[in-house]
Amino acid sequence: MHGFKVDGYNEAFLAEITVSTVVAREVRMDEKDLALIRELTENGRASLTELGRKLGITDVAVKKRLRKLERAGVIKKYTVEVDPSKLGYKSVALIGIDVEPEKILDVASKIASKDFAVKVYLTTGDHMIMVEAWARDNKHLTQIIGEIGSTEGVKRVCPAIVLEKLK
Amino acid sequence: MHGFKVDGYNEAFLAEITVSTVVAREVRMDEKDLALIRELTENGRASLTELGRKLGITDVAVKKRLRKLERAGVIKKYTVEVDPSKLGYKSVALIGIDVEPEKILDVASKIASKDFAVKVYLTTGDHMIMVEAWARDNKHLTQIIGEIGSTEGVKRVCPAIVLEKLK
DNA sequence: ATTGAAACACGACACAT
DNA sequence: ATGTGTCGTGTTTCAAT
Repeated sequence: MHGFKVDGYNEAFLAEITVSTVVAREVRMDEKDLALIRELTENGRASLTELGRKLGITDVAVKKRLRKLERAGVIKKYTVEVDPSKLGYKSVALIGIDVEPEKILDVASKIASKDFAVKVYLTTGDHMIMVEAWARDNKHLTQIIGEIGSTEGVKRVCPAIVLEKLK
Repeated sequence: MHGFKVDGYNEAFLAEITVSTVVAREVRMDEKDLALIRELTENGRASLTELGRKLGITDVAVKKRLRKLERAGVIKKYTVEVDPSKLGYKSVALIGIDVEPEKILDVASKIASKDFAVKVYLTTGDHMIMVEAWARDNKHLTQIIGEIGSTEGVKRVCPAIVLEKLK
């Protein structure tokens, strides 16, 4: 026995969700593919030659594997991780949004089209939409919250300001 | 007047948060730096030459700018964005965690060290810790939730299963 | 801007499933 | 047959002068 509560779910519900999950075409992945992704996660600009050295295969073989992973959709894109505060976004927030159920997609896509929205998730749980928003400062964040709140179909806006990112 | 509620904050509180924010050393950034970051966000493996073409500067100039941005900490790392479901993680969740206030850092760093934790945020708001967790399936997710819940100092675990990622 | 070295692209071929 | 590998050759890109 432990002294914590779990909010909202039981195993039967979780099992049910599985059924509605779209089954993706399986991709054959071996150890080297996983190692490749691990390396690229740490240094997405590593050269094919360098990657090959680490895996014990040639640069050409690496290139072929990458193409395979890209075409299979395992690798969605190569990108760069930046520090929002150094870019002038001093106020980052995770914002939960409660909406009228029939308007979820409307609201979500409208919000996803905004500049402040860095990531948008549709979820089960308390809030149906979760947004990571980058604001210049808290005044700007307040304005963003107002903008979200005044969107047709939105019932409640629950902002959580990010104090620190550990991982 | 709008028919939505905002959870937990008012402007005075937001203003107060600003004070405790660590002031980062400012970095001088011009339009080209921002464009560079925009390009790299879309294709983190673009060659210096290609980046230079788009900005109307030479590859060497691009390299210098990148080095500056890396050393200033604006660019934290180059990485790759993958599709968790194609990697065998069929169940992704955003998990809010309520903890006893004095144990936030303990709990957060313990959770950040786990394999399932892809991202960990410390936040204000309902939950003091927010985790993005990748689980193989819902059974695995249930196990992860249990693992979090039985961590010393955790009072409540609020999982939200990600149904879709829009952005 | 030049230049030598490194990295990359592409074709041809080999081997395994 | 399709996927994965190496090798050779020519081209591009990189970094340091």
